[in-house]
Amino acid sequence: MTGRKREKYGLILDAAEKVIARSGYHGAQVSRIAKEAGVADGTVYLYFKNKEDLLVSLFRERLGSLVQRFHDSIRETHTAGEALRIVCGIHFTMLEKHPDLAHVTQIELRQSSPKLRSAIGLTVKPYIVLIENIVRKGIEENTFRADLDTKLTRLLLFGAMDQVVTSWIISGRKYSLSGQVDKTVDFFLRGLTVQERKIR
Amino acid sequence: MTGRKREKYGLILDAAEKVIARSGYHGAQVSRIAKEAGVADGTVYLYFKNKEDLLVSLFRERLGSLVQRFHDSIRETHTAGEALRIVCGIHFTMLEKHPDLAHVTQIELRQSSPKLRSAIGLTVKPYIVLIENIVRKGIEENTFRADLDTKLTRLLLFGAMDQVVTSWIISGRKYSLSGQVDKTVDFFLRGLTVQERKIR
Amino acid sequence: MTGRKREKYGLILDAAEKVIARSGYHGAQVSRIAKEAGVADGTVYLYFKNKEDLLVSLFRERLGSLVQRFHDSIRETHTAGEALRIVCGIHFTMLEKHPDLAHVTQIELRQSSPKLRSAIGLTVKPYIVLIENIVRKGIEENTFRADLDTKLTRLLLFGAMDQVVTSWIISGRKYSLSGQVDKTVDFFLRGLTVQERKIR
Amino acid sequence: MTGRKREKYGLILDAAEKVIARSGYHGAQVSRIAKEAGVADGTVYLYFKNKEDLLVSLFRERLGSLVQRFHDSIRETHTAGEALRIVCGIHFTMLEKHPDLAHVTQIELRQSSPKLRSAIGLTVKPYIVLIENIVRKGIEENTFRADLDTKLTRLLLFGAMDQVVTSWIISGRKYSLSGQVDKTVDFFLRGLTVQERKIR
DNA sequence: AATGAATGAGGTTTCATTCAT
DNA sequence: GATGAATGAAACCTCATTCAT
Repeated sequence: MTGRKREKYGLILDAAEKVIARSGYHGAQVSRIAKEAGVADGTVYLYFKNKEDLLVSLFRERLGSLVQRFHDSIRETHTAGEALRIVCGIHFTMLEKHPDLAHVTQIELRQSSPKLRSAIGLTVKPYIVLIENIVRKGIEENTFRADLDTKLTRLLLFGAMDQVVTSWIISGRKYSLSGQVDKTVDFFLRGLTVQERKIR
Repeated sequence: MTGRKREKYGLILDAAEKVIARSGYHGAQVSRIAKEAGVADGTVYLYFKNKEDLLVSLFRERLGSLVQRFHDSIRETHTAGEALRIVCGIHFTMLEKHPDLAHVTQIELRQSSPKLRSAIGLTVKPYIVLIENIVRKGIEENTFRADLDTKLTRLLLFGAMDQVVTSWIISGRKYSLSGQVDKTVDFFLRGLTVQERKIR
Repeated sequence: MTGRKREKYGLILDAAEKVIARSGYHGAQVSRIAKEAGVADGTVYLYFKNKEDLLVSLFRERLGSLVQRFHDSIRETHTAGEALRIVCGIHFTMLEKHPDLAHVTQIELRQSSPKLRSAIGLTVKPYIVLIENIVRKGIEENTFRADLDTKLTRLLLFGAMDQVVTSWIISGRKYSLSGQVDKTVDFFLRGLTVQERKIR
Repeated sequence: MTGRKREKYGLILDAAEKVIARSGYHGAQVSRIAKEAGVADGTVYLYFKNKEDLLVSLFRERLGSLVQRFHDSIRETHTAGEALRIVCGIHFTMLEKHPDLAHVTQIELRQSSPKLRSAIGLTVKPYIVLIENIVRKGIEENTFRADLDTKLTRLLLFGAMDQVVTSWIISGRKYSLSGQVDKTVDFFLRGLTVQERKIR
């Protein structure tokens, strides 16, 4: 029974993602999602409290598992720099592999209601905290500058990566997103200016 | 007559900004904007083709002038690093001075329709190109790394700054935004890692 | 302008009464009322806050004016008994003359939501108070029994008349309602039992 | 089996009364009644044709037994006046003892569909006929006026009592309902005006 | 007999836009 | 140019009822 329930729950979420990717946030009517999922309109409301709940759930399911993968992957790593490379790698690679998801999260869901946006913010927060922790670890390791403002830095890192993904989507995905990882992390670590490590 | 026209045109744009700041994007009905401007609903359509055109115009007027200020300010400067500091300074300071505008651009207008979003993108584009030019200039000056991808870098810089402003708004503007300029530019120039200039 | 406004306001109310009388409370969709009134659905919401407001207004307009007529008519009369006869006469005659209104008020609106029912109660209240005042006057005049409970009595009188009208509607209006006035008032004044006035 | 059947039948009726009393007529969804009764939604439809049938049955069960009590109680009495006092006494006392039932019958069920209302009417009819019989008996006994219209009078009596109960419910049951019996019957028998029995 | 997941029709309300004055 | 009354399409959600198990 629960299997069946989960089955339909997933069907509806899949349908929602597909419909939003195809028709945009404003074209994502419940009736269209239901039809795509092959269920009646009312069935949607057996699994979700309302439309907003459906969209929040979609975001949580998809992004939540992504955030989880970050946590799992970091554990084994050693230096903060490597951790950052892994995070950015997962971030770009995952969204490159799932362009529908990427479109939905970067473009469509940003047009949503304040309530949904705030729910999205809560889902993304752990990811941002994860980034902050890496920065903090780098400072402790003495590989990152001690004068970094960790709270500010996490925003700079997240904002930069987020914008790269968004632009990639807007451009029509004409180039490789995962191909930007190294240059991006390089920027994070070394900045813009010509600098060389001190020769002891 | 044209003077008068312009007069009402401006009144309506002012009213739109005020209403959006007060009631959010979704609360910005044409009738409310008209009332705030002291004109009839139909009058709005004498100056703007439709609601979208009104919002695009609002964005162009406001953000366009901001972008112009960037151009004007940079001309005189010398090094790319200084230019970046000036750009980030204007970016943060202007939005700190006009919190209504900041709220509208960072939060409300992001909830808008695809068409409007794309129009916004076009308005912001020159700003992003400006950033790219600074990067390119830095490379030419030999102060920025020659291996920088200028197109990618402009996104990283813009995305980072944009996220800082958005978070500042969401936080309720509890801290100084302009106080983040130095740390932000520092991050752009030097990156995260402990590095020292080569001693020649 | 106001004339026009009032015009449409009245058109919608008339349409509502007609539709409710024809299709019942549950068949009274806004769209049907609008069509009957010859206006667009949205126009209804220019004159009424929502459907409930429309129905409350209908009740107030119709019953309110009826109640007003009671007040106007009573002023001139002398004895409480006569006043009672006038009230009952108006009550029955008016509803007999306007069978649609009678059907709507006695049958359809009683199936309405708690909120509407309570609004209806408030409209009818002055009528019930009017009846109480007549009873009180009768006591003061020494023509009504001094041991009457005025609050209870007003309910007994109103309830009795109300039930007569309702039954007349349910029966399909097969007999004269105004023909019941004398017998009804007689019952109010003399009760059921055989009694004779004291011979002084 | 029949025993069991009856068992669940009763459970569902009890649940319906409880739910209606608690949540009102419009809050009485089939699923809620089923849950309160501890059965599945579909089970309700094994015992009742549809929701309307359930509600009609509820009314018949509850009000029908009340009406039966009237019949049983009257048989032994002698004068019509006494019979009237007994009827009114049972009417008020029973509903005072069962406020949930009173609320359901006076308020909630009146908001119901035309079909249900008509079914309710049929259930109440024998009660009204009972009243008529008392009136007729009074006339035969020569204690009630011979010129009474029995059909009209039964409405006046029932309507008056019904309104008293309804007002008592609406007032929040702040006073004793059974305390109104004597004054009510007094009104029925003697009317409003000061009259004295003929002294022979 | 009992279950309960699934169905799907149906109605109120908003608001950008128009056009007669 | 200016008005603002009128338009009408469009979508979420509820809940009585069914039927496969």
